[in-house]
Amino acid sequence: MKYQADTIEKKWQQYWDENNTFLVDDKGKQKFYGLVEFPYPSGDGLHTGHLRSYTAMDVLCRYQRMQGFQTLYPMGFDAFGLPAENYAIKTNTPPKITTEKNISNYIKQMKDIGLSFDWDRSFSTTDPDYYRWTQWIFIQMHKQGLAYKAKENINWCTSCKIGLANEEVVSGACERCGGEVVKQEKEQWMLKITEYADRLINDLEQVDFLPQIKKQQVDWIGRSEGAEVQFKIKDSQEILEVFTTRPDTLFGATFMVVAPEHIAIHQLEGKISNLAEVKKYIVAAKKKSDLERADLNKDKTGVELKGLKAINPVNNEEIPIFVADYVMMSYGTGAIMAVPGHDQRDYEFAKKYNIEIRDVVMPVDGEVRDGEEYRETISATIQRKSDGKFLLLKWKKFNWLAPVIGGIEEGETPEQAAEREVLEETGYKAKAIKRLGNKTEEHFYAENKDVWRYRVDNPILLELDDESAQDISDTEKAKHEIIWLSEKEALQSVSHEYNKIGILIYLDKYGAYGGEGRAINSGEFDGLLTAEFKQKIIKWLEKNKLGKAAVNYKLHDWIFSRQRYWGEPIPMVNCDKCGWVAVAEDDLPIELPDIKDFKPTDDGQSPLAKAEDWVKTECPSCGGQARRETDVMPNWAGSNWYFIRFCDPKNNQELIDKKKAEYWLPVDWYNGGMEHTTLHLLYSRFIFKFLYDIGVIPKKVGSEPYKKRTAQGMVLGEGGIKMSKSKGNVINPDSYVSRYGADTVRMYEMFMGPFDQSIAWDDKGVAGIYRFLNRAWDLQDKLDEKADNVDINNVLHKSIQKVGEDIVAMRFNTAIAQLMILANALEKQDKINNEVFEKFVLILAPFAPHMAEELWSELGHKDSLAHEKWPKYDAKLAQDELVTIGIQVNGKVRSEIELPHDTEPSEDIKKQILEQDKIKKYIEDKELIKFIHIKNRIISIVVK
RNA sequence: GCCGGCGUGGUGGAAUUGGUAGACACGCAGGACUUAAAAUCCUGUGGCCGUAAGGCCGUAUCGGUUCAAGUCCGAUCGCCGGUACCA
Repeated sequence: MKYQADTIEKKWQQYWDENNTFLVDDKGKQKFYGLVEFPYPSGDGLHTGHLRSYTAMDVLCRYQRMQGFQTLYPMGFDAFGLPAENYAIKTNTPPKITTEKNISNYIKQMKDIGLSFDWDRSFSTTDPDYYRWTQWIFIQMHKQGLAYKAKENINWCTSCKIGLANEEVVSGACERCGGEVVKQEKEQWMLKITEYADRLINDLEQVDFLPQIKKQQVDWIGRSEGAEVQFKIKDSQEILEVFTTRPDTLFGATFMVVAPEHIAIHQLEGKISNLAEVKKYIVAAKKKSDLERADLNKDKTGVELKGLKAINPVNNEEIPIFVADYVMMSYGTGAIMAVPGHDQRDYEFAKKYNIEIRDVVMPVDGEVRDGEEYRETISATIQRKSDGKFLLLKWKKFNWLAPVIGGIEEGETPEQAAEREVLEETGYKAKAIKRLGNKTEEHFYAENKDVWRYRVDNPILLELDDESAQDISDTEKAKHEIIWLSEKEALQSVSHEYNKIGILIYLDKYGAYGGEGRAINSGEFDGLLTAEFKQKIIKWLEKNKLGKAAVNYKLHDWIFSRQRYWGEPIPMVNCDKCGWVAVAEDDLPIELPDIKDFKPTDDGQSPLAKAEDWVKTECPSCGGQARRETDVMPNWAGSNWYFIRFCDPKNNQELIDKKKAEYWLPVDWYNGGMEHTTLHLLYSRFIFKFLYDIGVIPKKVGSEPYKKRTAQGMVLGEGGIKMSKSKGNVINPDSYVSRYGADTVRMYEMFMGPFDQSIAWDDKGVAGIYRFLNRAWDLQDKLDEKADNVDINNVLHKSIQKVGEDIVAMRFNTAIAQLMILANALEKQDKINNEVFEKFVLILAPFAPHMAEELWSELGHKDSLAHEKWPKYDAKLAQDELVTIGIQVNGKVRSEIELPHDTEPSEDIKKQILEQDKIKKYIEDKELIKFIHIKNRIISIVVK
């Protein structure tokens, strides 16, 4: 019988629906909660990327069910958002209608592909029964002081009259209309995520996320430790406070810089003598978008605030103050102490504006240790004029390449020492020109002298008197040879970074030294190493009330207001008497009113502002006249806690029942796109921790929502190009499902390549999987109760093992390869025993569930196989009895030998191998040096 | 610029984590079936030399460590992703 994908698949999808095959309760002993990101139901329908993620988790969940786990695999819709709203503005179709239509299409598509969701738990974030609790969470945050209103700068499109997200601003213009975008202050609701910053970093230890995902979380939070330091303004009461991670470089602060938005400029206006110039600069800077300002390639610009001086608190020096847009108001205090000697940005700025660059940290390489031999040295940088090459010594015995380095003898200046050493070691007469930077310190093992050395080096620039060398002593000749290398060669091949410093300074490529080291030019602190210095200076600052230890985060509080319609109304009311008051919890949900005009107002308020009847309300506190908040919540609001609600989706008493929370949470495995591993993950972890703190999430569950997080690679269009409508290369999964069936599409998406890598769609590959499934189907023609398939025991048991192991490691491609190997082996059998075939069907089931169900029922079973036990494998049978291992002679494979598995090395085997003709040929007349036999792996013979 | 990841046949990719490189699949070539084509089945398939046995080369490039390197180390080149002056 030919395989009829369409009818068979429809039949089983209907069966699963009617028999509630995948509905779960919280009764089983062991649970597994598998989660994928619920989609925004767009008009385009599901795409191949959704399918890759959903199918992978479906395979996992189907496998877990067969392991006996009570397996929850839920699905819902994140349906608030811009596309439906923009569509509404264009066509006047209420977003509710568009959304409902799209959702039903999504559900149909998901059912068509055979995903084993518990549909009884499904909801949309736009359901009032759901967003009632989203609003409830907001009120709880407000109660705890974690939701507050503040003025914030937003991107304002002057033509659309609408606030834009950073992503919607393209080189200073509105992405949609090309209109001018300016910064505008607006009152916004904010959530205090910064209060959770440290926990959001530290608790990552408890979870199993991919390392790059953890790193993204940590980087986004951007914690840095340092100090806040106060700089007085000369002849003024004003103070400029800065944040620095390098308080140990305070002595090198030779100027200050403030951001263009810094209020100090305003406050000190009267004292600025070039105010017109300064204001002009500020206006120009404000016009630039953040992206432009962040463009690293551009030159640093700035203007000095003439007439103002700041006082460096450590040495009371007067230093100039600049305004420059390389300092951001949004980080730290919006003002910096500039240390051009040890910060690359400050260095570039100082070079451009001729400000003093003062080194206060001597580079230290290696670690101080006991018993080191101290020596002060010179290192010589010499460039030949004729071809621009650098003079270097290649040490014969030690495989070093370094400039001429030598000790300074008594009574000698470093310059004299340099001239002498160059002459002695190379025969060239050279004149010392200048020192290249300050001294450097190195701690290293001097191989040539067999001692640990503590060296303080003076890089010195010399010039050759003429380019011909005199003869040098034989002892010097024996030690090293002189070579001349181009700049590139030299920087590439000189051993140790610190030996390159002289050349780099000479070429002006060294810049600012930002590393660790020893304090110099730092008054009483001279000689301290960086770490120690930081400790001491912070205490000194605290004692003198000039500063204190401080921690800064890149992470900001979360702006939670959007001037839109299609989002959760923020449940707050503004009363003239009482100010902002939260809506009574019993009044939730505050439903989004039906409106007719979805455009924002002229002054940039949410379209809701026009719904006067809805806006006017009573103050929950005093009962007086009040007005509702007309801004709505951002898209993130509904998606950051949805996985909690899946555990108890219909509860109208509380957000979640404690017992259900304890049973299902945390999520065991969360898979999704890499694009959501930063913000969505961070926000939902934050909300979960908050709910944990207020007792909604039981203590037993812990404060991390997801035990494990993985991410799939993108599905690219054919030829490896990103799919996009404009390129017309979007793959529509529906057409493949109708052509080949869901099982083929599912399996192809799992087979196409490693799950975490981006991979291009290939039509031919789809056809290949289709062929495989048809061959698997045809195997049932060979069924015979009496068949004896002992000769495939090995591959059968190996397959049961490997497929299971590969599924839980998300190595779906190799799991499928193994299924193919097994199918190929079965095909070669004359007859196939029913029990053997059952095992094949069971391990095929997670990937191709429809076909597997049909084969299963053909085998005489009445029930679905969804809850059948995963077959057991016999570890002994899964092991090959005989192992063929290669025999190498001097690293080349010359022969092989078949040995029983786990054969230990023995004299017998050795003898046997040395007698092999193929081997004899290579070892005759030679001395046997080594004979290596690694059990089950290799035999390696070395002869001379 | 910085931070990650990757580079293997004509193609997608395997490789027990240092142990016979190229599993599995696609494509291609030859053959069978067919009046023919499609579908299906069988055989072959990294390159070079050779009728063959066999040999040499081969995992981006160069170098190193090792009995043994796709795998480890160093440098270079290339691609992909993330990030953006974070003080």
